[in-house]
Amino acid sequence: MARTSTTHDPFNAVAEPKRRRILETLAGGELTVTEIVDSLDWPQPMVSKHLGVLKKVGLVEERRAGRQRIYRVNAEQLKPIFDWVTPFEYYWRESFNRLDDVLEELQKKEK
Amino acid sequence: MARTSTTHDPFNAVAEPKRRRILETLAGGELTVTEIVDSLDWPQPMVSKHLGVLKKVGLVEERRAGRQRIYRVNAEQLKPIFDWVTPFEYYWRESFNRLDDVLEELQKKEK
DNA sequence: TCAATATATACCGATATTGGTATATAACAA
DNA sequence: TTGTTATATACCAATATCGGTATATATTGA
Repeated sequence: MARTSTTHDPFNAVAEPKRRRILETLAGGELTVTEIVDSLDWPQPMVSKHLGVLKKVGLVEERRAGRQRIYRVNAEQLKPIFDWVTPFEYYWRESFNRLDDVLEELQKKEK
Repeated sequence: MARTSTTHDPFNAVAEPKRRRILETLAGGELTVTEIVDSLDWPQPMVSKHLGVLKKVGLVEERRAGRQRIYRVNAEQLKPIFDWVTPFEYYWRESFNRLDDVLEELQKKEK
């Protein structure tokens, strides 16, 4: 009858492209809200709201300095995603290997 | 003014826990809709609808056999997620290393 | 105190999403 | 043809989400 929560776990937080963009921006190091706003050229409330989601999920942390809030990425919260997706890597690595095999076969035949 | 699409890319498809569950179930190999339904004990329309999303995104592929539809995972579509999240691995590996250093220091001092 | 800067928050409208129930569709069997 | 199985789809209600605009809050400076 209802929608199951959301935006409250890393998978959902990161499903939104703009939030991924923010995390990428913060990957370089700590940034002020205004610096993010300037860097991405988005409306300030938009940035603040997405930062709010990221913070709730723990993907970013906030430090205060005067009237500024300095945000930094807390990548450990991405580990669940990494851990979930990594086992599947086997599958595409597999098919790459098969492709390599095919290419090898082709090259052999060309000789 | 509006919500930006969604559910139409791998990140969003996988943001829904039930869809992750389905992918995990399919990781073992091809399965019939009914087999998934029995395995997860969810209502059949729910399974079909989530499979629909996964299929639209290309995370699963469908094969027909009589009145059955046999689904299999197409993990290559997870590669974008893997590729996006992997660079961040550095961060938590880093902090693990630091933790290791700390532990090493402590052990040295204990001697 | 008053103005300015930095950031968050409240509110709104449009839309998307999910689960549930009922039903359609297709394939098979008798 | 008729019934049964396998699966998808249509429809609905409840709610979450996103962007935009306006405004609140806090800090600093004059």
